[in-house]
Amino acid sequence: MAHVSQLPCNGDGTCMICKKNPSPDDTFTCRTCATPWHVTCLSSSSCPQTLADALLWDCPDCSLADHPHLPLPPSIAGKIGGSDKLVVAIRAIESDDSLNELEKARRRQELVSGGGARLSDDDGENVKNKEGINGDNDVLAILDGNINCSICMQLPERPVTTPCGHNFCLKCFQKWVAQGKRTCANCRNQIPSTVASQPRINSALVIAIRMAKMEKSNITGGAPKVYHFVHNQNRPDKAYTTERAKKPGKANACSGKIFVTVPPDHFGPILAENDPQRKQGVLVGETWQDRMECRQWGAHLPHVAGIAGQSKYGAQSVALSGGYIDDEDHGEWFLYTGSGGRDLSGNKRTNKAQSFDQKFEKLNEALRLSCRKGYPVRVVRSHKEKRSSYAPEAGVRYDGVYRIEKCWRKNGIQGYKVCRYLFVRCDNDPAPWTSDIHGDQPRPLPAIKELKNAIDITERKGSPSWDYDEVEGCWMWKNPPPCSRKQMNDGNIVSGKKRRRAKRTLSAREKLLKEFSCQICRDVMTSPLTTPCAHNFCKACLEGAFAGQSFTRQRTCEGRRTLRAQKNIMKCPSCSNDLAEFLQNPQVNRELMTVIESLQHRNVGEEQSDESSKEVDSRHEETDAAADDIEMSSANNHNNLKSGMEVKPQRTDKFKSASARNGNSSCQARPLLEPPDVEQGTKGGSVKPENRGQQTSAAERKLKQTKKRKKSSNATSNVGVTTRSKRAKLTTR
DNA sequence: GGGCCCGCAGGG
DNA sequence: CCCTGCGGGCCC
Repeated sequence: MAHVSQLPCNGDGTCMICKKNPSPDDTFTCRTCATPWHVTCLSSSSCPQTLADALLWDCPDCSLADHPHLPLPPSIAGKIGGSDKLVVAIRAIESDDSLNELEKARRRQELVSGGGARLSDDDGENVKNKEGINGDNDVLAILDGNINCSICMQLPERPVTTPCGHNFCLKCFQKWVAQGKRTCANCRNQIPSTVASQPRINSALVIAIRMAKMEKSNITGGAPKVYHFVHNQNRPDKAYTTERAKKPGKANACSGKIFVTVPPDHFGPILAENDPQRKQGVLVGETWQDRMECRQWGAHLPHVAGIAGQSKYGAQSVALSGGYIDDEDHGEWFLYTGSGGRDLSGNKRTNKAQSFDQKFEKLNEALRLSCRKGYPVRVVRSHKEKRSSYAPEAGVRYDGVYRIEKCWRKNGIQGYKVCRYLFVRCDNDPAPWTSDIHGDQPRPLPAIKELKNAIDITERKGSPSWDYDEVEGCWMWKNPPPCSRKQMNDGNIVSGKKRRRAKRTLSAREKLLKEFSCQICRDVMTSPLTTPCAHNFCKACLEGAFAGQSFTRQRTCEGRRTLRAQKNIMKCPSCSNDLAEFLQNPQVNRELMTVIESLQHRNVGEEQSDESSKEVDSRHEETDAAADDIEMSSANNHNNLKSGMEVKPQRTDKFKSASARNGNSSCQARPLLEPPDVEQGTKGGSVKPENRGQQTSAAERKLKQTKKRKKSSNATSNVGVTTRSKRAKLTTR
């Protein structure tokens, strides 16, 4: 496949081999791609021998088996080797007009994923089967000759494919277009303006190149994590709540079941252990039909908002959906715009026009906190982002974790101040657009011009929580991730109003785990040690962590705990306090041990009363009363564990404190046995006890709302601007 | 394709 | 309880 010696004339008519400008008489024009080829530079085998041949001549690029973008007839496809089949199959998918982009993505995924992957509907052979690959005819060799960038002639990096079927590196293509050229460098066909201005990465080609590289470097171990499509299994049992929603499908649908077991405020990648269905976690490149589906897999939970986060806790994920024109996407890094600054009156959810300044508050502050802490932020890109080459063709795609290296405010395009964030990728898996088979390495920050005129610049001080470990060769938590402030229920995320219910249904074992788990092994502590910095561990775990006095336990990128070399420093795995002195003679926290043992001996099957299963966070003080408290707790006493341990058992860091505050404020003072359906509207004593068991119907709530609206509209009658909330209420009339 | 409208989740 | 939100389908 020595195609390097077979080159056509370029867009200027210059032969790319001899660099001369041949006259038309000295060229053959391909009947398929219309590219002119210099006769004297064509190999003799490629030259048409007769005049008739010349009229029906196909250039080397378009010769049947070689052309990267023409689907081969099945008869021919079936005759070539295994790796060829991959290329052929991908071509066939790409050129199948009957498939939409999402369907193509699914087919490509099936193609490249192991275990039951199918070549096509009528060919069951798994193309990953290496036995089918002819050694001296491997994929890379084939790809090398076929899909090179038409400009630099190398394997394309971030490949872009023109409608005429020629490939370019994204950068080469952009340079070409920037020179004002609007014809294909290979065949001179017109490049549509949409492609010229908004080229998209050809993800099928990315897969092919990456697989070829893996084949070549003999990397084994199953299918590469290149592109995953979520099968639509386990659709929510009860997805829709309104008649209007049932008709069209998704508008106004309530979101469906969450399939992963991470809490909603989980930071970082979603791991296999939190994916009970597929046991693989959320893979980079995974694509969903829309935000609702993306939500179901936990990558980005809000189904409208672009930022998931809490101002005092941090931001977990963002969506790039083209909602803000200031956004600037460079793939491995991008500039993100904060939320707000828009008038949402009139019952709007979004508004393209900005009408006031953004500030670092709410979700914008959450992002800033993630910046300061160096938390990993999951990033999803949506096809709705039209200006980015890195956006998926269809649906919503998970692109891995990024860190926010800096944030600032600047004057936005629309004339008002916007919050800005520099995101830089730091994932252990390669990005969906790169043919690289490895994840990110730490990279220097890009120079950002707009920083010159920026205000309120925040840069991270101190070490980031998520960072690259040279020893492990991967990104990992260097500081423990913040403890979740939210609850899970049966593996599903429990949100907002359902939270209180979940608290009541925690099993005794779960409570034990929640309150008395070792921060190393995550199981209920045995022989608990409480460090001077008030963190709790199993004695064995902590001592094991410093075996040889030169290691500390850290999380690996997969979330498992492992040992990390630490030059004779013995730091608390939770807060990095020096534990050298403490570890010389560590004493088991006997009080804590008594409590744990007592709780373990309780009948775990016994149905907990609401009060006894109330969050135990509120306990604070002494140890002596612990045993009594357990009894009291069993007797449904409200003050269970209230005067608990001398040292708060584990998770006593600020996140837990926040959690305690949260829990207390939202839950502690609520009446017992309040039916879950009677939510906010029945605050205090407004609902008589005998009515508590009944559901507040939607109609009733609306009536209430209407009454309230009447009140407020009386107070603010004839106000010109109808606010969204007012409008919303008006519509309930 | 753009405007309109809405349920819903979640922050505070 | 109120406000916010880079959705998504329908109608025109």
